[in-house]
Amino acid sequence: MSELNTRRKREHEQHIKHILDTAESIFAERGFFRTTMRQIALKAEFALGTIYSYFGSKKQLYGKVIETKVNELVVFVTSEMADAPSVQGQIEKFIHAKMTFLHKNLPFLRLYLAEVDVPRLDLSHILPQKVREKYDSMLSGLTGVIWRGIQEGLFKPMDARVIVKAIDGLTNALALSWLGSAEAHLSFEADIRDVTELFFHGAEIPQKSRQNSNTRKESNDGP
Amino acid sequence: MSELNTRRKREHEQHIKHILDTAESIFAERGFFRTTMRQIALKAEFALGTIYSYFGSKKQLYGKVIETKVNELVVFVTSEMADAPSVQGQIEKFIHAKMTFLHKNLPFLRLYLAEVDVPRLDLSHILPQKVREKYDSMLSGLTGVIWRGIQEGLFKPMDARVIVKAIDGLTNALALSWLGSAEAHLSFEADIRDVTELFFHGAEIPQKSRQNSNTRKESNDGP
Amino acid sequence: MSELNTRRKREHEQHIKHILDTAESIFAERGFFRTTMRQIALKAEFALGTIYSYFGSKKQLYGKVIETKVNELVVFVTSEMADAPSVQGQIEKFIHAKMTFLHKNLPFLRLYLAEVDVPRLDLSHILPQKVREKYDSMLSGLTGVIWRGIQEGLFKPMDARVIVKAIDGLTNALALSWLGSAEAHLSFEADIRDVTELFFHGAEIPQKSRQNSNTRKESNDGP
Amino acid sequence: MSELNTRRKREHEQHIKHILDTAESIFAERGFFRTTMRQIALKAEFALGTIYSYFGSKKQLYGKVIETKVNELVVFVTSEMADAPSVQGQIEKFIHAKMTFLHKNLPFLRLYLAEVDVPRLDLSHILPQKVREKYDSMLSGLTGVIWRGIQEGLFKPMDARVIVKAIDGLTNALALSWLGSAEAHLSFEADIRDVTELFFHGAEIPQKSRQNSNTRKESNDGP
DNA sequence: CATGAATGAGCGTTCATTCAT
DNA sequence: CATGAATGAACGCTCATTCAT
Repeated sequence: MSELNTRRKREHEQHIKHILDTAESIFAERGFFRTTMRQIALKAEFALGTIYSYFGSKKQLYGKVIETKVNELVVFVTSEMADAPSVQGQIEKFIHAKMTFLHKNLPFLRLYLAEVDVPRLDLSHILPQKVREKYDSMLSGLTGVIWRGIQEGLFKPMDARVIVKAIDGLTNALALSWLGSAEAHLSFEADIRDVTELFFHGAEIPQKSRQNSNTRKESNDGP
Repeated sequence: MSELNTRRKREHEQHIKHILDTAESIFAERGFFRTTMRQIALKAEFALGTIYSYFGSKKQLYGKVIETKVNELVVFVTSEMADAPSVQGQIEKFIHAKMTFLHKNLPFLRLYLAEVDVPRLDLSHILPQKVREKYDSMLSGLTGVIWRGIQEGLFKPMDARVIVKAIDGLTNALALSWLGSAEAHLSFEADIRDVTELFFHGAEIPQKSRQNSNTRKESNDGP
Repeated sequence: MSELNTRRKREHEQHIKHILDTAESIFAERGFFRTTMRQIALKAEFALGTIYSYFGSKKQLYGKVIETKVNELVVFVTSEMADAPSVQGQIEKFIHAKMTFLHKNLPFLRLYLAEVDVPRLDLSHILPQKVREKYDSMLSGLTGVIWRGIQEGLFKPMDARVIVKAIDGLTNALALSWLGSAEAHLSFEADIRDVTELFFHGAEIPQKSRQNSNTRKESNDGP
Repeated sequence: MSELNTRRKREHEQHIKHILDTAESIFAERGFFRTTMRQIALKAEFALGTIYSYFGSKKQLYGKVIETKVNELVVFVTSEMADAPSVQGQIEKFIHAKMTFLHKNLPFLRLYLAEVDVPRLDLSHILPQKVREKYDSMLSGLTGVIWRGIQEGLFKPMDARVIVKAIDGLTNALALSWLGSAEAHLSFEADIRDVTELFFHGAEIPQKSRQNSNTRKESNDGP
């Protein structure tokens, strides 16, 4: 009896996982609207009704796909950051963990960019509230770190929110490039280094006899 | 006769412009799939068939909406860059022009982020090839500028493509934040300055007796 | 122009009438649930979408079918009653008009019995509120007539509501029998006479030297 | 062993009874089509498959629900009628027994009205042939009584079938009113009396110096 | 027998597109 | 050209029924 129930339960969970993975790949490939439940059922090798018995509706299935992966992402990034001692170290970890996770989950990356990176578009696919909260709590943690860095005189006294957006924007932009070509994403270790360097020190090579003069209108190069 | 034809032509163009604007606002608000041709026809106060006689299909209309605005964007950004003499100046101009344009076209911003920023997702809406080309040619111009900057020893010897993505990512991320709240986008001048500063010099305050040591694991504070 | 619109309008109304008639016959034959919109579209020789463009949904179409006919019924019965001078005459007219209408609308009779006669069952098919009101207003008129009859000493001092139900019940029961066999409903004129006779004077032949002794336990006042 | 089998059998019958009662209440509340087998299984606290192993299909379960109750009704009404000596007494008993049974089985009343009162509609739910036969045999018995009454000069020489329909129609119409409001069915004893009175003697108060002139066009036989 | 996960035919509904006027 | 009624393919979803355990 107990054994039976155990097996049943295990199978149940395997089926859920299997359907989620299948759905993820199709949603990623075709988007929410062009994906049909029949396509998912077919590829998952379940009957249409079975998908519904597991997830209730297309929207809920979609939500569950995102939720599951976002949870993994948040857990992974948060735990990685926890190890680092210094403010800089934590940010490095954030960048590294987030980009690594996205790189290891390329199908998810598409959904991530459509749903998490550009969330307020809400063009249609309403993320469950708790998914947003989960993700935002991760970003809040990062904001706290940045803010501490500013207090300690490590970072420029900008709005911490802006800085967080900058980190997010940089990492997303590079991750996006991995989707483009077959080989692009092979350079991902280098990309992570570049993003880190750019975030901390910018693109410009510091000139001994110059200030950051050219970021201001009145900046003129000397004779 | 000629006068008549001229008037006809002018009316024709006005109609096209009017439908494009209407379509843009609805597409921006509801996304491609949740927008129906009937909604557009209704709001534009044209018959359904008329929309088709002008644009052929929903996809083509959508493409035309994007194409029109992307052309404006590219023209605007390119012409602004043309004025600047130095490499840094051109990049400043790029950032300023792109963000200004997006800020002045908030409804378009949604479509831009969904279609241009995350283009390879192609979740559904296949941008006309030439739109991509147009936009990419603009980025190529920027890449050229960056490359020159590297040659001149102004920029760090990174892959120019990566740097371009960084600029794009930073600007898009900040523009995105304008969609969030009603007042957020009032800070857009400050946001442009911050993005520029971050891109050129990073978030970290340079320490006199230190190099950019702390971005690397082996970095230890000097004596 | 005006001619075109006139023709269009006429066609539009003809189509509506045609679809309503078709739907009525199928709903009557198969019931609400076993009727599919495809069946209606097929028999009406319209595309599925056309039915929807006219009636919005299956429920609304069903409601419209009932509403249309109930309106006809109410108008017919009410106008017939108006002509009669006496209380008895009005009731005769009611019975005659209602049964005649149902007899002339045999397909509708099925829907009538399922939806109007047994309305509170509401097993599923919610009649539009106004249909009920219309029908109830007709019955209210009848109740008023009955009440007047009681005041004038013509009718026994029963609850007028009960008497109305009795009239309704008698007429419906006989009408129902018309659906059974092919010839049954040929006797409808005789049925109407019988119902009228039964309602006014009952089934029993008055016995000169007896009262209705056996219908009341306490009735024993012999000579 | 025998004891075991006895217990088994008893349990089996209890289960059947329990499922039938549960199904009756849900069918009555929601109708045949809007009731799902899962709802019944859930409320009966049996597995879905168990319901099927007992009843084969939804239609058969539905049929069994009706059949069971109709049998009870027929047995009850028939046995009550048997006691009465006179023709009038038997009819009084029929009316009283039928209405009492329906009043004591309000949930069933809904199904009765939908399936037995309006049976030929067959809108969907095909009653098992034998249920109809059972019910019709009861009505045949009543028809026989009426016929005898006519022979004996007690009843007007109408078609006995019509008179039976009248009794049925009157009783059903009043029973129906009990479903309407919460208190309506408290008057059921009075309703039974009224129905009986109406059936035997009609609604009109006999006028000494008048005949039922207005119910027959030709009736003019003065004194 | 009891179970309930799995099945898939079939439904109501939408909406891009066409074409007669 | 402009119109909008008509079209029908395709979708999301339900639920009676089956069958391996």
